[in-house]
Amino acid sequence: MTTFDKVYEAVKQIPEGSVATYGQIAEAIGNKRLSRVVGYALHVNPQPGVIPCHRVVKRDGEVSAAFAFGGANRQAELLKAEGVSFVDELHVDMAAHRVRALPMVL
DNA sequence: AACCTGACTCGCC
DNA sequence: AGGCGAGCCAGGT
Repeated sequence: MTTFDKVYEAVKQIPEGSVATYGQIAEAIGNKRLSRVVGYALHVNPQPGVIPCHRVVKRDGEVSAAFAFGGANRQAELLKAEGVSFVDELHVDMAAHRVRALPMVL
């Protein structure tokens, strides 16, 4: 089990209609300083379509500018399609959709 | 094998 | 309050 695998497992735990921050993912795999690695793990996303990387946003709810599927705007649309509300085009309504506690990945 | 970089976050100035 | 440096992991050069 590599660190990347843990990241993927954690991301897959995010329920539909909710979002998690890179920090939460990092925390779920045992080290909140891995937030940077989390981003890189999704960057090399080995299984697009399986890993809901669009449900991962920055700590302030802003979507990633370098989103691999076509840009931040594309990510925002995917989320809206799941029922996630936005405070503006690039910021998710964290107060309403951020996961309270992400299950720890073994 | 070492060094640099990258979808981040937090603490100190 | 805004800017800068540090910490973490993996892959390419």
